[in-house]
Amino acid sequence: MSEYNFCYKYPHPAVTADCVIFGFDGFSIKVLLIQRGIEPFKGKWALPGGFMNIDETAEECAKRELEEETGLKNASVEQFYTFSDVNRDPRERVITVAHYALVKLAEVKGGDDAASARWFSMDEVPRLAFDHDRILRMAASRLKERICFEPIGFELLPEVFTMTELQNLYEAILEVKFDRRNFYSKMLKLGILVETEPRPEWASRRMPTKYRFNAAMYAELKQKGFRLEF
Amino acid sequence: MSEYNFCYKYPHPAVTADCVIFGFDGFSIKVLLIQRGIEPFKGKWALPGGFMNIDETAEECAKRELEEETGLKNASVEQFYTFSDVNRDPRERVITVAHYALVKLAEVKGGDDAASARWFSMDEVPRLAFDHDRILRMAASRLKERICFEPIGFELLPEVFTMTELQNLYEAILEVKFDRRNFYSKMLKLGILVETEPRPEWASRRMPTKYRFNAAMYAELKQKGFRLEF
DNA sequence: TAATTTTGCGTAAATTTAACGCAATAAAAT
DNA sequence: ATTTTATTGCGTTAAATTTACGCAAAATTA
Repeated sequence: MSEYNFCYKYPHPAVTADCVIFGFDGFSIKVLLIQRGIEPFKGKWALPGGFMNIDETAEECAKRELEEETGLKNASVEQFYTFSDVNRDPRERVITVAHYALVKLAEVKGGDDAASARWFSMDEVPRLAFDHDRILRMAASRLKERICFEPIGFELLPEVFTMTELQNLYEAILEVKFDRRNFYSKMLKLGILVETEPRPEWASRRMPTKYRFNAAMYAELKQKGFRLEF
Repeated sequence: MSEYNFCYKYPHPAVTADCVIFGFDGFSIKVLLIQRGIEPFKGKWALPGGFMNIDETAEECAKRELEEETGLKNASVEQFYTFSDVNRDPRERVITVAHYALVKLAEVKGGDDAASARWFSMDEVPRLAFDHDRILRMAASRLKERICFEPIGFELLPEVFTMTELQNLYEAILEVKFDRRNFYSKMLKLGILVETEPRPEWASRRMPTKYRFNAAMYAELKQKGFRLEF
């Protein structure tokens, strides 16, 4: 008896979910890739992801595969585009629902179909398997759009951070430079930042103020959106 | 011999493409629906759409189904979300790549699996088949977001139109009211409008200036985006 | 015939943005 | 040890933009 036991009247494509996971090390944007442990493209770097089970949503699939292949748990992934070109995959017709997430950098390890997993700076990413180069490019461009209309950073930065670190994050994503003093006042005016402790009188200029996010205000701005013109 | 001839090692979901087609009649936003001619949900209204062929992309499928079911050709559809809830469809596991498009109102007619097709005002839309209510809601919300960052109207308005018609369009989509005089100057400043003919000296106030879009400028703004703050 | 509506064209005040100055001092260079 | 450079906080000012209206001409409606 054949092992091909799932039969349909009409041909069905396979469906996968892939993940573009962004992180930030204080200076530049990183992306999490896995090295494929099986054919096709064995040995090549690729986005984490894999075939959808018949009883899970695309988002559930993305989270499951991400954890299986990299060890990263509870990322809050969001789908951004479905790639359905006919010859994306040499094995069979496969369409993929691509997701992205912003996470704090964490230790990752290969697992399941992934021989290994690690963070890459955006400018050191090698040629990827399948059409994953294209998927990554689109994710980066969506990230740029998003940063202008809702606050990010909460997901990417440590609990406590300086204004300079926040500015570095924005500059890394948007690939531009801002005037430090204007950035400073614009961010404070948004009201999503709170000083971690009152700055002492004697504090030196080289002990920068530390901030954390005001979660309530952050969520509200995320909800209703804003405009960062820069 | 069974008619179930397409067999796989693992279960595969079916994939469909659905279309949310928006139009504008000068006063309010319309959406194009079809009445289902076959089970399930026979007789219910639904979004145009259907199963993807194995050799076409989701976008091609959306366009094909749209033409088959409503007669509308060459709509420039764009995908906006993939719905993958497990029990969306009573027949089998179906995930759908939802698309939307802005078109000039045109005569439509039912065809193929659609008993009939017609335009509905957004506030007279009945309960739809499947999870199409949810899909429609998300499309409307995406349309609202989009209108603030890139010009629309070219797709929705007739060749030649008045400033008041353009304002009605924006007000209908965003569900707000603008000051006529500020809207007027803001739009002119964008540079995407050209007067169809020099306004004669003797023109009365009740013969409003007619505009058309400056295609080149329109495309450029579409490309690089802008911010309509309002 | 009088009141109302629509359209084009302004204008002034309030707000926001953009560009940059300056002092204190830590860190690095000489 | 001394000088130079870099970082941080806290401004200021001019330009640009947004917002809230005013007003008149003419068509429409009452």
